Amino acid sequence: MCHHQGMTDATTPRARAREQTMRDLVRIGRVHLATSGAAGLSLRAVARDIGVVSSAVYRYVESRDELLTLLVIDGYDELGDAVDAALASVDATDFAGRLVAIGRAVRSWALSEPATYALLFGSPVPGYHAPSDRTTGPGTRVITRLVQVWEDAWTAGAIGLGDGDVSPRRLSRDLARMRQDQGLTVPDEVISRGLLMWAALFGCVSFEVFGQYGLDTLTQPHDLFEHHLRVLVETVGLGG
Amino acid sequence: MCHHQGMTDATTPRARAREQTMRDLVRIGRVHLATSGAAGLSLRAVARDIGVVSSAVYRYVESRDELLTLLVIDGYDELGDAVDAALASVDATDFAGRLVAIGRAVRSWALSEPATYALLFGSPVPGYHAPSDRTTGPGTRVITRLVQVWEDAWTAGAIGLGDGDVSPRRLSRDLARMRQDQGLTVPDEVISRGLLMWAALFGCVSFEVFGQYGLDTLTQPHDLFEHHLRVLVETVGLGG
DNA sequence: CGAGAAAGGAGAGCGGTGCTCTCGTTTCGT
DNA sequence: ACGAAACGAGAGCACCGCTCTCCTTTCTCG
Repeated sequence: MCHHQGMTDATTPRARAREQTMRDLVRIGRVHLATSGAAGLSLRAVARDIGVVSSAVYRYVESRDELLTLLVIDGYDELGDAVDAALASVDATDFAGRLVAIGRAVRSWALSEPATYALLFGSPVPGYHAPSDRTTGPGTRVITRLVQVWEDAWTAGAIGLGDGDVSPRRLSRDLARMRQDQGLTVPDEVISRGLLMWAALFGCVSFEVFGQYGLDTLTQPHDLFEHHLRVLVETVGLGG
Repeated sequence: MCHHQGMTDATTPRARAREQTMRDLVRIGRVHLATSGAAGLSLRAVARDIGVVSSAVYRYVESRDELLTLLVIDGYDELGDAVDAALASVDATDFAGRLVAIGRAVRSWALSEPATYALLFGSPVPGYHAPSDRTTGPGTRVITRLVQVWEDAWTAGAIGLGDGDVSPRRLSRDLARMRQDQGLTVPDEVISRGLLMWAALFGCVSFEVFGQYGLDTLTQPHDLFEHHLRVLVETVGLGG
């Protein structure tokens, strides 16, 4: 349920109680998030559920926004864990298979936790700004995995795309900086198409989770997603 | 600003005042939507801005949710108008150009109206269900235009994709039903890849509007979007 | 034209929210 | 053992959506 909470061993009973309360906060917070959404997440209601008066939770959490931050971090970590778990059972040289595994993991986690997915990838909560020093780490786990597959596939010579630059030069400069920051060797076209696959993957998942497809028109969204995954894997130059 | 309000000619002063108040509601509502987001949209604050006490707005709008519905319809129509305006200046036989025009129109409208875009394509507002009889019409204008391009391009023989069915058969059945409902002749692969392009387009736009790309990593998001558009046009079999 | 009906606005009020402050009580560190 | 820190409870503030009542304005129709 809760992930990477940074369990410090409980020296004193009070410290142990505090950690338990923090865990309860995130746990009940997720329940309310699923019920009422990020906007309707009520600190008072969460307090009631953990059997404490509303003002008491401010001993643990600075504000409602910080509770949101805890839920964001917890969600990113759970998604990252799901992706890593799916990757564990795929042959490292099966690059297309690794991409497909990532895509399936993202989709199935999103469908099982739509409220948390909406918190992470839906409309930004108005007035709330996630503290990047705490969220970018867990928030970049998925794209990190995707990038690693492209890099591995490229160095293995498995990507059927040219190694030329991309136009215009402005874009090529942006991509070059990303390549340098991440220590990559993949060419422009792979980075660019990789970013497209990334955005498209979450576009497909968002459409499904947020109900943008007409609900009646699609009886088997899973099949459509699998087809889309195959096409997306092709677009990064990995024949599915 | 406001679109397709169903202007009935004002017979009586009272009726005219009512229409003016309705327009003000949507207008001020959009301002507050941009400021506070869909969740923070306060009926009381809107009432204050139009110079009326909070209970008075219930003479015009059944609930806060109905005000949201008005904003949803207004937003869909504005987006649809933007797309149609962009299409007006494109040669009808330039199928790739029509797709690119639609994509650019969606992106630039979304960037200019991020709050309304978030209302339409972001996380669903918890507890709010758009009345489909009023929103599906304006809500399907973009996909309708996209579908029309694919159909036109297919009948003109401009799409370089096979006309075979898609696997598995469950998916093929879903696609066949869509083809029949919409009166289309395009084959499975075109419908499927078309839906992918649709979802991917909004995935790219959402990533940009919602700030999922690292803000510092991309200095020229426009260039990346143009590249993505070219690739997406290719994936539906229309050489860019 | 004038009376009854309909519509609109103002205000009080209900229960809910996030958040702050104060006041005892409990627990910890020394 | 004692001062300090942590904690829970409660009252209170300003805001929210929404309802109800009361009164004025406007329309409709005989």
